[in-house]
Formats: sequence, structure tokens, C-alpha cells
Amino acid sequence: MENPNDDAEMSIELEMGSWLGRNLRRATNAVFGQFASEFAPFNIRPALYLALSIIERFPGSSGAELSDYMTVPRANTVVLLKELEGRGLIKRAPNATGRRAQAISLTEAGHALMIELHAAHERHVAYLESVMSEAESNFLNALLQRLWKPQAGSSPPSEA
Amino acid sequence: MENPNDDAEMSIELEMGSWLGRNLRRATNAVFGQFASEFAPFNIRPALYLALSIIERFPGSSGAELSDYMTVPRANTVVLLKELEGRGLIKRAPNATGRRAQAISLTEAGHALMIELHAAHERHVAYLESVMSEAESNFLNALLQRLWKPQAGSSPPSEA
DNA sequence: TATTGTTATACTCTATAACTATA
DNA sequence: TATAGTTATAGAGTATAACAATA
Repeated sequence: MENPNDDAEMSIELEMGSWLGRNLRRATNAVFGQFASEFAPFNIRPALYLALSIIERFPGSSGAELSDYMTVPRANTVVLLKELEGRGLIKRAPNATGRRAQAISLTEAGHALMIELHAAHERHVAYLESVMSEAESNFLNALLQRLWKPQAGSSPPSEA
Repeated sequence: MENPNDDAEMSIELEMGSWLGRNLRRATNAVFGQFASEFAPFNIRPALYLALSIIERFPGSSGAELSDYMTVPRANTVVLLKELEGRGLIKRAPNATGRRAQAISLTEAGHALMIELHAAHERHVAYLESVMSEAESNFLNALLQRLWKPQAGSSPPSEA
């Protein structure tokens, strides 16, 4: 039997209110999957598009700043930057103030690609909008942020 | 500077409505992280707890059935079952109807552990309830399911 | 032939430790 | 000493291909 017990399965889903984590991950994968199908022609993953978008918006940022924007460990952005640089989409110039911090910016090819990526992104957003209303989306985002964003007053004042 | 531009960062988060994917992943990780901290003493990951819970509820299931319940490829449940069996939490008996399908059930140790795991799970749920109300949680779950669950009428009737 | 169990592999993002080079 | 950049490794869940054994 390929669906042993629909009622039972449903009860599993509903009773264990805390399958929230699972629900979250599946939704994540679904959204990323739709994103991937939209961006597949450009071979761009979500993380790459985010990095490119931030670089586009804040050209001249350093890798550490990019990491801050992405709220991701530096070690990870390094890999992204390496890949983007290898593909000729970004360039890293020695910062004016010194040689350590790198001033990252899009190349011409990067700018050109971003035009297409933004279009793909709009299609992705359109898909999401077909699934839920803007009000629902806003509420969803607010609830999600409540789960991971440090809430004001939720942590005691720094002891340092 | 460790937080280069709070306003800019916020604008990134808000303008790109489609950072929903990112928002989802971070929320997922946060929820799983809280789960992990609660289950750390037992060295049980979410997937293991889910598998154990299903086996507890539907003893005698086969691996394929468990895969159906979890909506996960068989290849993955095999690994989970192997780990759980290795830890003495489940047993696999030759099914009465034949030798292929395995009748999976909890061992005594498995049942004993589940008592503690359920308690840990309740603490996890309590945490989630401290973050959002039940109404919000229900709405969140509904929206999430809309993102990944096949919607009624969203796919054409089977052509088979 | 179809299904079950299995192994291996790959992919996503995230996270940590540890090293180098620079300021 | 502190920061930036880097490398390597690991962890979580998910997914696919491919094979053997069984029905």
C-alpha cells in the first residue's frame, strides 16, 4: 500500500503541533525549489542571488560587511565570493584604505546578469503572490522573524 | 564596523519581499536549534524523533510505510532505522506475511526513552507557545502547508 | 515486473575551528 | 592584539541513481 492510512497520517500532522519545524523545512524547500527552477537557466542559487543583490546595492563593501548583511559566517561568504569572482560576476579591488579589506563590486557581466536575475526574481515573487495574499505574506514573514530574530528585550542586557 | 548600516540592512530585509525563502530557512534553523537543545541530552535529532513517534503510533509498519508517513525517500529512512536499531531503540522483525517487508516496532528501551522524549517535546512546544499564540501558530502552519502541500485542484487528475 | 531494502552520492544552507595576513 | 580573509570540515535534511533481493 502506498498510502497506508490517510487518516492516521493526517492525525500525525495535526496532533503533533510541533511538527512546525518539519512544516517549516518543507516550505523552505518548496520555496527554494521554485526559486531554483526560476534561476536554473542562470545557474544561480538563492545564496548567490542574495550576495549579488547586496553587492549591487552596496558596492565597495568588504567581505566582512557582506557577511554582516547576510548574517552568515565569513567563512561562507568567502566561498560565495570566490565562486562569483571565478564566474566573472564580481571583482575585488584593494580597498583605498589598505590592502586587507576588499572593495567588492559587480563587473559589467555581473550588472548585465542582474537584469535577468531581477526578472527571474519577479517571476518568483509572482509565484509566491499566487499562493498567498500580500497580507498573508506579511503576516507570515512577521511570524517567521519572531522565530529567529532576536526580540527586543528577549535577552538580558550584555554583561560585558 | 560590525553592523555597517542598520537601516540599509533593514531595507534589504523588507524591500525584497522574496527573502521569504531566507526567512523560512532561518526560522527553520531556529526552531530546529531549540529542538536540538531540548533533545541534546538524548542525542536525538528531529528526524529520529519523528521516526520513533511514528513507529510508536503504528507499530509493525514496514520501512516503506514509514517512508510514506514521513514523506521522505526510502533511502533516508533506511539510514534512520539503521541508527535507531543500532542504538537498540527499535527492532525489525520479519513480517508474518513474508521476509521482505519488515515489521518495525519499539524495543523496551525505545519505549522507555520515548517517555523522556515526549517530555522534552512538550518543553519544545511550550517554547513555541511562548513565541506565538495558538491562533498564530495555526495560521502559520496553514500558510506553510499552502507552500508545500499539493493543493486540491492544483494538479490535473492523474492521467494513468 | 513491481516493490522493498540498501548503498552511495550529491545538493542546499549553516556553523565551527584554525590558520594566515594585515592593521 | 584584533580584525579580515581563508581553508577545511561538519552538521542538518532532502533527493537521486543504481543495485540486489523478494514477491
